[in-house]
Amino acid sequence: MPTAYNPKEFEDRIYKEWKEGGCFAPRKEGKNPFVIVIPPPNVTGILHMGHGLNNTLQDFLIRYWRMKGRPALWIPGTDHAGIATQNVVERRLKERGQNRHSLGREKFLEETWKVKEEHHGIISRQLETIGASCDWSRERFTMDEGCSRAVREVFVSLHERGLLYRGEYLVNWCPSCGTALADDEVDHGEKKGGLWEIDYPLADGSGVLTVATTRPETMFGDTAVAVHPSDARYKHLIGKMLTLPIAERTIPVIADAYVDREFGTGCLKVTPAHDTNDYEIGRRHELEMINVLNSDGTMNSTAPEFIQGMPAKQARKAVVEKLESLGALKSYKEHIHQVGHCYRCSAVVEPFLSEQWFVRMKPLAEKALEAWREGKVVFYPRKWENTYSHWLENLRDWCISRQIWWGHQIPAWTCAACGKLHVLRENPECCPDCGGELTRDPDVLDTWFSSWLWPFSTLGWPNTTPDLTRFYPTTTLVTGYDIIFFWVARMIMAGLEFLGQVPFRDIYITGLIRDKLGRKMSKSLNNGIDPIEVVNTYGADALKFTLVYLSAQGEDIPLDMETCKLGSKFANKIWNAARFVLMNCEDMDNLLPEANMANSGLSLADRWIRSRFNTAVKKVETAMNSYRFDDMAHAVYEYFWNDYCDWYLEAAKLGLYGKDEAEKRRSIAMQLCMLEESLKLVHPFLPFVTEEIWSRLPARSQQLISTSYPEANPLWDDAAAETAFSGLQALVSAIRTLRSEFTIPPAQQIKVRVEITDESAKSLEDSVELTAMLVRSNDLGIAAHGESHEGAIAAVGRGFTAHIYIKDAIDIDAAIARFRKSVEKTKKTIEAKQKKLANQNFTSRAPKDVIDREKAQLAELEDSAKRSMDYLSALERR
RNA sequence: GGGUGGGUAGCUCAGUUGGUUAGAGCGUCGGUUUUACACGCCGGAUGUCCUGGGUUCGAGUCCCAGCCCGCCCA
Repeated sequence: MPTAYNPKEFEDRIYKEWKEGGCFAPRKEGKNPFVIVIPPPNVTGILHMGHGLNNTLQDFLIRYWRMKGRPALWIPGTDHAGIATQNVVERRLKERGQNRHSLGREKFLEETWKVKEEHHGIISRQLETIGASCDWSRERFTMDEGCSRAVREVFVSLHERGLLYRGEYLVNWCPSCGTALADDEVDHGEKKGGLWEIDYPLADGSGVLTVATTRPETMFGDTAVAVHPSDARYKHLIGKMLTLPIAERTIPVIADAYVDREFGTGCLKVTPAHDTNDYEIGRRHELEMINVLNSDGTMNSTAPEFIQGMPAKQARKAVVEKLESLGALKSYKEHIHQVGHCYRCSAVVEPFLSEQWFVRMKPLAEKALEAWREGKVVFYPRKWENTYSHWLENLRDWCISRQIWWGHQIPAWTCAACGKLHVLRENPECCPDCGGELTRDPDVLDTWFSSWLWPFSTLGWPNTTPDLTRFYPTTTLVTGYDIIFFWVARMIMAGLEFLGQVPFRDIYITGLIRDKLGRKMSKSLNNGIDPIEVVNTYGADALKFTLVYLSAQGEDIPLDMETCKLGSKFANKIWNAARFVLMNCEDMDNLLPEANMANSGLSLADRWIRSRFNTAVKKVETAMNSYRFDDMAHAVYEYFWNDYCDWYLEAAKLGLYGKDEAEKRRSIAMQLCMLEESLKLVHPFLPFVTEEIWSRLPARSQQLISTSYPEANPLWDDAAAETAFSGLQALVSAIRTLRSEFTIPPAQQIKVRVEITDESAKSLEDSVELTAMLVRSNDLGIAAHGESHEGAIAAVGRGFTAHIYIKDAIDIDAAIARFRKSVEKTKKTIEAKQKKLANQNFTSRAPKDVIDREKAQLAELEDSAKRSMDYLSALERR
């Protein structure tokens, strides 16, 4: 076995072996499958740390349950990411001096499919690099044939159920992408802008009304000015007419309680076609809606000639100048306000009046809320349920049409002859009613309209496939909180609506990966770390273990390259522990660890490590029930490093280097047995290194990935061994501390006499040899009663005093000082406990076990304090 | 404005129904190349558990108020 742990030497090879060996497919037999569908990454994207995290957690879950014997299925796949992908292709075309219109729809789509194919390989390979054990034979794409059929079926059937409609509404419009966006695809951010006050003269010449606006250029779409109904300043003007400057059109003064009297002048110009709030006011007052913008964000022909064709921002400047020259501009000041930005391209989003398709959300949302209230879906951590329910209680209809080409084209046709609209499952030749010529709606559907079907479209729906029957509903969803609205809630709606069942029960919401300064990782800050780079530097196991170890529920994870050393160090530790055990096995023939798992002939350390192993298994089991990933990782880390390596393997050296050949063989077999069990325990956390070691174990035919996960074995629980061994640990530590504090060279052998001062420490008598080895003593024994310890320094512990014969070698004054300090500390604790126990309120009200514990602790402390003080005074007398 | 999370060691964070002498990793300091591992081993030091009240025999943990930081939604 190579001396150094080098993940590069085996990770790729092992992944290939697993994949080609069919290890990732769910076993054919068995009930209660464990199923995850991957949150499909953007097919043109690359893997970032967020993917690294959620796929690591999914992989961990899948590997764990697979070993636990459940048929485990993890379905991979990618998302066509409509706007994002189209942007990528259009950027490429631009470099070649082309655009999508010059190419035409068909050619453009051909081009896009090519880009999709190219990129697809990248992200899949990256998932393999980080060791994702998903079933590639079931890989899906949101625009593949099956998913497309699901989309079509859902669209048509929503239409049939009256849950779909088309109409002209104010939507979020991204002028740069040239398409409508859903409400939740708009990011709001603060932006510096201006606040202009403009005089609108009363039509009867009796004065002016000053309005305040952040968008003067939209004034040509004004169809009213609103004031608060009880605003004394303006009450008398309600119902009067105003003349819109420049445009010279008249508009009414209306009263609406939406107006904030404190803001600006208290007069709000109402532009229903360009502001969501104004839109609502317009609807209440049946105002005309005048659109002054083109779809590319420039001023249209409704606007005065001098600004026609200008982008809004430029037009704003021109309008302000014009108003100023007319003397209508009263004031200007800087103003910070909230502006919507496109979540894909960051362009400023315009509220824009256009014809779009919408899904009626209320009925769907009610079902999704009810399912949650009935506990059919559970979020981990629970706090996200507020986000979920709050959104569902307040959501508006979902705008699903997008004015782009890459995506599922809307299956709706209009007849040129009879004008009828047809929404159809199969593409028609001509109008089913009159045989007239049909024109298909050119728009495509929102990408999320295919994503929300993902948990069942990937299983074959709308067909009733064996996979659908066996694996729906899925078990657990692992995703980030940023898409609870976009995706999670909508999947629940779709699952309930079309299959009558929630798509998954458990929803684990991961934290966000941040940099060490707590900032989100982003391209613009260039503070991201690449998961693939982590794999290249430290290995996939290091990445995986580090992420699981740091995944405290509901918390973000600060991460940098350095942090990932944590996992790498652990992998290295496992590697070397295994190397040690396997080196010991080298000269042994026919070592069959199972045969040595009987309960006879075990050493204290053997009994102890088995009990500790059980503890670790139980901790993992318990933590798994509530998705406490960090607890699980901590449990195996502590077990393997602190218990198995630091104590068990060290203790095992006693038998190993002894003269008794049978005992030596027995010890090695036991080490091997515990190594095997430990590898199984650790495998879901560090799959590669454990599999590699496993392959080097004697007489192993099966791969580790296909073995059974350890269960706590009741025969291995051993409270007596745990007590005895922790006594030994205390003794060893006490002696080591003293050695270290008085800088006795490690190589120097010391003489030790252990005085047993309490029955509870009697078991120390049985481990004299082991203790001697662990503290480097060539002369360690149990002190006879009443024996004097001239020339020794004492280490006082629970039930024992260890006398270490190093007095000649040390500074007595330093020893005295050290003892005083520790006695003082003990005394303080004793006082606190005495006070507590003297308090009648405490003794009469606290539960008995608490009082008993306090009493026992006090007795122990008093005992050790007394011994320390006796010893101290002896030391001072010299 | 509404909602929501957090403030514990130098740093990043655990701390599950109130009951230990408050923990881990990293860092730091001292020792150490002992036949698995210097990515190691052994040992040490370090805390106003944000502040102020309250409940309680007992508060890092529960309640109230405040300060600071963050996120989501409008």
